[in-house]
Amino acid sequence: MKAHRTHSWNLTIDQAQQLQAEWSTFVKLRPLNSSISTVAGVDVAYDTQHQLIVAGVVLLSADSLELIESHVTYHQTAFPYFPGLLSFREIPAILPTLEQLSQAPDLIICDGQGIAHPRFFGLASHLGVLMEIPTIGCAKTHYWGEYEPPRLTRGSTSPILADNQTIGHVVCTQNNTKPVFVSPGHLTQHQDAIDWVLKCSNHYRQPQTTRLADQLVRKHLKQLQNC
DNA sequence: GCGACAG
DNA sequence: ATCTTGTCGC
Repeated sequence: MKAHRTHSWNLTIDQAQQLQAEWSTFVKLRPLNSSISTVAGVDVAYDTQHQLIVAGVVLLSADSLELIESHVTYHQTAFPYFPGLLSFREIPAILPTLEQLSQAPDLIICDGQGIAHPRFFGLASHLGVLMEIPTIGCAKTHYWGEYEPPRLTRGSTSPILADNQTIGHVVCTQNNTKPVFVSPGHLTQHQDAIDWVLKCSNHYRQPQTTRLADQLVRKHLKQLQNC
């Protein structure tokens, strides 16, 4: 599988923000297809010593959430961390792992925001538009918009608002556990995002997709630091 | 000037 | 993100 759209990654802060404003017009929020058989998770880990980013992707069966295949790639760290521009730092490393998958995922859950972003173009939206694959953003902490905390009961949600619009939801995935921040990325809608994050977070706070992707890249990061 | 700021 | 040990609690 290959990317559907492309653009330069050699951009200044201003150019990157400009691109987000332009590309956010490509984002389509709409009901997810009913036939979802695979869900993918992507994540990265940083090796500051060698200026490397370890990127990983895991493909899971949507019904059993069992691992089907996974891939890891290394990439030179090129873009600095800058609030609002996380995707320009991580996606160049993530794309090569996705291209190694033998089949395109029906849905990708990302570790970061979807449209809950100052220019409605968080990492999940950016990746979705590039691949033209449905994506959901599920971040561990708040980034953009205002919200009231949801009840600490699994399944409870509270809308995240910005500019008089709902841009995402705070979702409690486990009783008495800090909630996660969920927003559609591309080709999905709010309820899909909430439903799939809850479905995948069957045992822990975070979706099984991001947990497995996180374990994968951390394992390779350690292996890298022992050499 | 002060606080906030995904990973 | 990453640096880091034990420890309180379900």
